[in-house]
Amino acid sequence: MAPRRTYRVSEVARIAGVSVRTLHHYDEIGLLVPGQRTDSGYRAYDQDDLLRLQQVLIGRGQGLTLEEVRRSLDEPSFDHRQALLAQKRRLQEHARHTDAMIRAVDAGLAFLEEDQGDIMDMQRLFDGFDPSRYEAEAQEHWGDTDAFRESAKRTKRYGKDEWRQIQQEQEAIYAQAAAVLRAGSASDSTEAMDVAERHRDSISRWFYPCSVAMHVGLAELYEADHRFAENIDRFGSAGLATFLSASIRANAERQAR
Amino acid sequence: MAPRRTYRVSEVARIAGVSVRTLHHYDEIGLLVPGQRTDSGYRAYDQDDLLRLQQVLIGRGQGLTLEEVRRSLDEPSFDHRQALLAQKRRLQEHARHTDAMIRAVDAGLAFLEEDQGDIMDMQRLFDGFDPSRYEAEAQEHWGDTDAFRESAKRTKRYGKDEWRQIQQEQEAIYAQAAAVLRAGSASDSTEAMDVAERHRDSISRWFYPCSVAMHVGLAELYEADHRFAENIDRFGSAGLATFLSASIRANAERQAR
DNA sequence: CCTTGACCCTCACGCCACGTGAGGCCGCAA
DNA sequence: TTGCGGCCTCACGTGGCGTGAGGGTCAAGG
Repeated sequence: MAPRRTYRVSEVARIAGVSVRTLHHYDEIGLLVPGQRTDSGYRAYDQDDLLRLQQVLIGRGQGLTLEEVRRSLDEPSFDHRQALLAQKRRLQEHARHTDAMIRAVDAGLAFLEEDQGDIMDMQRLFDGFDPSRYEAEAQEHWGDTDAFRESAKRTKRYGKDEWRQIQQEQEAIYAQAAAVLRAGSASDSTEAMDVAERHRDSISRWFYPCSVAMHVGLAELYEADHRFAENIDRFGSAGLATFLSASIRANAERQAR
Repeated sequence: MAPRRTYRVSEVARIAGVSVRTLHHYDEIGLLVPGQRTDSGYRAYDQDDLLRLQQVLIGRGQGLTLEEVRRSLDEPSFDHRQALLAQKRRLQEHARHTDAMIRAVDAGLAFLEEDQGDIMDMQRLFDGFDPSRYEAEAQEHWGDTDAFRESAKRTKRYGKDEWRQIQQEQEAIYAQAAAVLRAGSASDSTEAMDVAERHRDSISRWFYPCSVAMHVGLAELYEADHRFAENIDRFGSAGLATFLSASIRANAERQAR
């Protein structure tokens, strides 16, 4: 086998669109150490190094710290194929995120034209904007995360006002779900799924970034733990918790498509 | 007129998805100074402050420094509507950027499977990845930029190898254009526009992020300055420069749709 | 009226991911 | 052999905050 060609720092920098200093830095901290050095001490990157660099830039682009990126890549179980496939899914999620931002911008435009907005409109100004939602979603895929820690961190800082507001919001959602149920709609009707999505959004805003997968987990919890079920049923008839849980699963399937 | 309601730091922080410390920081550096203070010194943000905060986060999301964001927003000529509309266009551009990254990830997957790649494939690993391309594009829209300064900065660091490679790449593109012209295709044929796009991409990679608008500017330059025209015509028949320029404009219209 | 607890304030130091020289060696073309 | 561009290693600087420390504020409850 002929020895594969190598690349010098400046070449790698140009190809990947980063600075030479950045590559030096990655070398210093052991994140990307070139496979070889020439006799005179020049860094010589091979193709595997370039592939690793791509991974690093992907991770960095997801908002991970370099330390986190290093840990992910150095896990012996790390699978390049899996990582790239996950990245592809994340990029598709990213596209939806972009759509959300477009809606936020539209909200800004509407605000300017109507020259009037109440509190809920203010929230809409920033929907699809919260970076933490996105970052944590990245962590979820790169493993190594405990989403509930985020929740604990946030809720510790909530005051009475917030808790009251949270409760009102939850009750409003349960009431909406009860109305849908009373109207005789199925749990996989658009109305029911929209309620589920509103519920997920509420969780995300107040507690932790709630992916559809985690939402389904919550649904199971609601059904399994009777304390939850009873609390929810209070706002409608018995069976509301079951109905909501079914809606959540239907919504998850809708999102998956 | 009833006095509009105001928001406290923690409220703003939660609504916008940033930390309280961040808001303090923006206050400190004069980027976002709340409209009022209560008697006890509490920050009181009004709705205009929230709208400005949205602008700040948008700018930050585009990779501008806070100083640059401040300058843009404080220009007396700054138009919120225009900025939001520009942002919307940029988000659409962003979506295409995401597509490019997806292709880059595909290149990574291909690399893993074929277990073989030559130099050009290496480049493809990072296409759609270069953050500078995107940042500078943001600057272009937020005004206040000199894209050619970027070019000067880059080219100063090119060595002979690079210049030779650049020249080869340019010549290959001109040759391709000449072939299309000889084949009798129109300047707005798909083939011709693809050559134009390849030309734009080449400029972007070697010199400065070349938006379609700037590309059209280049086309005009090629036609106006006979030194350019003669240099290009060398690779085909007389009129190649004119043909390429027309293709560039056709390509720009295609991209606009 | 006083306490308690969740909020708010202002310093001020720390950290990460590099940017930016300074000072000096390598290699190849003139 | 002398440039000249590129490479190397320190080493300090910077932007955008995070994270306490030390201390006022305000509404609810005892």
